[in-house]
Amino acid sequence: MNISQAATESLLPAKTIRYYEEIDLVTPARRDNGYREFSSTDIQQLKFIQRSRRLGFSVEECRSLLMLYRDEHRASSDVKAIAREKIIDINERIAELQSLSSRLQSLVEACPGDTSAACPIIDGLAHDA
Amino acid sequence: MNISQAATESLLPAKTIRYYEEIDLVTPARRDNGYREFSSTDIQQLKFIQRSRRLGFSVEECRSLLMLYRDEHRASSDVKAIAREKIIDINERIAELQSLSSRLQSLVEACPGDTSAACPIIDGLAHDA
DNA sequence: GCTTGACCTTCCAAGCGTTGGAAGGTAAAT
DNA sequence: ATTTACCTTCCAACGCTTGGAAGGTCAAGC
Repeated sequence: MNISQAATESLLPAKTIRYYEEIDLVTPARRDNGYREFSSTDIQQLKFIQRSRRLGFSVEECRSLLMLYRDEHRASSDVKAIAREKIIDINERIAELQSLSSRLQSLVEACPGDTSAACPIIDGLAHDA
Repeated sequence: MNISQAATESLLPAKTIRYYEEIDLVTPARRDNGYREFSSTDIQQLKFIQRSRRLGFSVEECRSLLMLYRDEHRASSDVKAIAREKIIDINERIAELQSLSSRLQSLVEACPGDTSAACPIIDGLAHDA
């Protein structure tokens, strides 16, 4: 299977697949003409990566997950540990963003939003929020 | 004032200040010896940028805010519009992350987390989450 | 005056994860 | 034989720093 087909099936852009090969996440075979030849195993793994990325894992985390995916003797506790760390990361990020959102919201509510130059948002940014 | 002092006062790393100069966010004067000379206005603007960044605005958004900051004839409605857009961005991002977090949470809860290879997290990533 | 150390300068490169484009080879159909 | 649709590699940009190297400058102590 050529790269464009692999892209279609894995829901990843061809460019991204080439990049994943460059960083040794996947290693499709090559034909005599230099074209990449994707096996069904390659496709499975690309799909695995695509879904992991979509779930918020970094590419390096995907590499770890992929190694566990390939490892028939893995311990599910190892997978669980990675997922739990990621949940913590994500929840921290959510808390940060919620704080930002509410601070901005306060500023916006205080701003007249008219043609005058007086602006609590600018003031808030200028002198210690 | 030299760059390290400016860094201390603005809470920005010197490296970052040099970068902000490179992209024309700030334009400190130069001394005869080539050293940057930061005026109190420069410092004010650096602080402004630092706070805006910390509130989640991109560098380009900071550029817009800075232009409004400098503009005595600004309309507060322009500032408010930028802030409102940013709130929408942030809230969208929060919603995405919350969805990720809860999906991961479900997978983690289903995972035994023991020494066996059977793992619903891996399975979830392998066959359509 | 000379050394030391703390500062300053520029330039180059990495990090993340793509994405774009250019230049060129190959395959399949007309 | 030509078009067209694919494939290849390589180089560079995006946003935002951050690191380091190589080198100039300044102020203090001896």
